[in-house]
Order: sequence, then structure tokens, then C-alpha cells
Amino acid sequence: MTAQDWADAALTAIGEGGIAAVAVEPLAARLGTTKGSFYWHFANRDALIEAALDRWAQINTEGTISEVEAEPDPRKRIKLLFTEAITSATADPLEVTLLATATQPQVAAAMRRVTERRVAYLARLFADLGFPEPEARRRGLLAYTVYLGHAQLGHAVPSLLPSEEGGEFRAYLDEALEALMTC
Amino acid sequence: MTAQDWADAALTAIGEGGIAAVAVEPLAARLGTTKGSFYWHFANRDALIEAALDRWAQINTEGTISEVEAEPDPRKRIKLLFTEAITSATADPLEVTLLATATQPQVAAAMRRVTERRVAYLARLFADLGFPEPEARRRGLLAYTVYLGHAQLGHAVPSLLPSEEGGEFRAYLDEALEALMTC
DNA sequence: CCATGACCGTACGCTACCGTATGGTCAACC
DNA sequence: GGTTGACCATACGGTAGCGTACGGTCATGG
Repeated sequence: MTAQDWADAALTAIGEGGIAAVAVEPLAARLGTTKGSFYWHFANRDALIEAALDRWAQINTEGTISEVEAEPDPRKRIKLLFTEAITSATADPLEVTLLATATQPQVAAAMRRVTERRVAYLARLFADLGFPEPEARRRGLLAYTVYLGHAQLGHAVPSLLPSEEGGEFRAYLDEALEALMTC
Repeated sequence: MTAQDWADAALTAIGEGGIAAVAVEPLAARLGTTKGSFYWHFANRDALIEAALDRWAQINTEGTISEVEAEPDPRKRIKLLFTEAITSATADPLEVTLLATATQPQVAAAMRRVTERRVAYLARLFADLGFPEPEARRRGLLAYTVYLGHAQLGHAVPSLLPSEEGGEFRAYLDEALEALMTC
């Protein structure tokens, strides 16, 4: 039982029930160990949350970015990033759940790092597309709000989103990206 | 001390700390009364949450909609709705906080009602603008995700949003609305 | 072989909150 | 002026979780 194990367990717990679900005793039970182990590896509950968030920030953002960088065509790259990000966000509620707890200072800090990185990357993509600097940044920001809103909506009222079957969703996504990328 | 008073207090508590902040004893202390009063008016904590959410759904959505209906020009109406909704969302974290807790069944139900109403209204606005039915609905949905994402971002990482001063924010908003409304 | 340190199990006290039980107050009406 | 019913205060037991104390195990190296 390593500190990593605890952090990972905490992260999946966050995905299931938010920060509130990071409770030492239930986690210990799930891991088949006891609080004795936990308080050996961590000073307290906050330290565990910190570790989990660090792990999230690390894993999550850079992974998708470097994956997308393989695509040479800038338009396709944006499309790819969007589909990638959106499907992963709907599959895993962790991201949305974290947004939910952005009042917590620890979460806010992690959020800031990740979001700034992402928006900056998006702005660069739009700059690659030929938009001048300030507008590229605005578009990147807009694209990111669309992503966020979509993820949020998919979590709160999934029935409202166009269904996957019949390519209805595809049409919706294409239209949205078109609106974002055409001047 | 009426049931209304309790529901209102619960609603502001949600705004400050989410559903978890709806705790009978602290609320009683804040209202200058005791649990005795609470359990006279409500069966339990869940009933209080239910009442608070009902009140939110009632107050919030219909108010802004009827306010916006006064504007005759459809384009201006959409712009007005957007500025209205966004400024009210940034001023009051309640909406975002509720989104945060959309896993809770009670919140999910309230959320569904409100969101469906809003998206339907937006779709109608885009239909008024001349878009054919299915596209109007897609645009309405997209507009709503932009709204949601913006509110979310303003809550989680406000430093990323264009500042109010210098009209930078206005430019951003106009560009976004332009992208949404031009075919 | 035994001593040391990494690691874990368990028992304890503490706090915050939920819900119940029961008695008190006070106004309105008979 | 007594009775009734709406409303509130207080005390109580119960649960979930945090953090601490302390003792036990077990491998590794001297």
C-alpha cells in the first residue's frame, strides 16, 4: 500500500461523489486496509486531496494534448481535440465533479493550472488557423466555454443532447465547430 | 418564522456552500431559532432541500424570460437575454453551485425542468430569427452550452475571462453572439 | 540472533450533525 | 378565565467521520 494507491483511490472517489467522498475510513475499507496505513503516508485528509489533484492535473491535460499534436492539419486537429475531449468528459464524470467543487481552494488552484494550460493551447490552435493574436485568444476561450458547457450539460441533463445514433450528434458538433472556426 | 423563511435560508446556504451547507442546526442558529421550529415546519432535511429547489426553479427562470420578452427585435432579444443571464450568473454563484450537485436526484430533477424550459425558449428565439426548426434547436442548445460554460469558467477561473473594463468583455460577447447568430 | 525502522491494526476521544421526545409559551376563541 | 392548537426550546440518543496513541509484525542488516 503506497501513497500512490491512496491518491488514486481518492481520485476515483472524487469522480463518484465529489470531494466529500474522500473520507479516510471508507477509503481504507475499500482498499482493504485501515486508517493506520493512511496516517502513516499522509499528514491528514487535506494532504490526500492535494495529492489526488496533483495527479489529476498531471495525467489529464498533457495526455490528450500530445495525442492531438500528431495530426498535421490545423482544422482537423481542432476537430479531433474536441471529439476527444468531449467523449472523454462524458465517459468520466471526474472533470465535471471537480468543477463542482471549485470553491475549495485546493481544487481552485489545480483548476487554474489546468484551465490556463488548455485555453492557451486552444488559442495557439486558432492562431495556427490564421486568426490574429487577440482574436485567436477570444476564439480559444469561446471554444473552451463550449466544451465546458457541453460537458456540464451532458452531466446534468443528458437527455437534452442530440443522440449518438443516427449521426445527429455528429451534425451538431460539426455545426458548432464550423461556427467557431469560420470568420 | 415560516416555512418560506427556512426555504429561503436554505437557498442562500446552497449558494454559499452547496447542498452540503444545508444543515438544520447551523441554519437555525443563523435564523435565530432552533431545530424545534424546523421540525415543526418540515418532515426532514430532504423536504427542506426540495422546497428550496422548487423556489429556485420558480423564481429564477420565468423572471428573466418575461423580462426579455419586452424587446421586440429578435436579435436584440437574444443579446439582451445573454447579457442578462451572464451577469446574473456571475453575480450569484447559486446556479453554478447547483450544477455542481447535479448527481443528487432532487437537484437533477429541478435542473431538468429549468434547463428544458430554457433551451426550448432559446430554440424559439432562434426560430424567430429565421432558422428552420431542427437547426434552431441545435443553435439554441449551442447557445445554452456557451452560457453554461461561461458561467462555469467565471466561477472556477475568473481571471481567464476578458475584463469588464475597456469593453474587452463586450467585444468578446459580441463576437460570440455573432458566431451563434450568423449562418 | 536481535535491533531497528517501515508499516499496519485497533481502540479511543472529539465534533458535527440528524431526528425524536417532551414540555413550555402565548394568542384566539368559547 | 379556561382550553386548544400553533409554534418553539431543550435535552437526548445515534451515526459518520477526523485525528491520535500505542502496540504489533516483519524484513533487513549488523
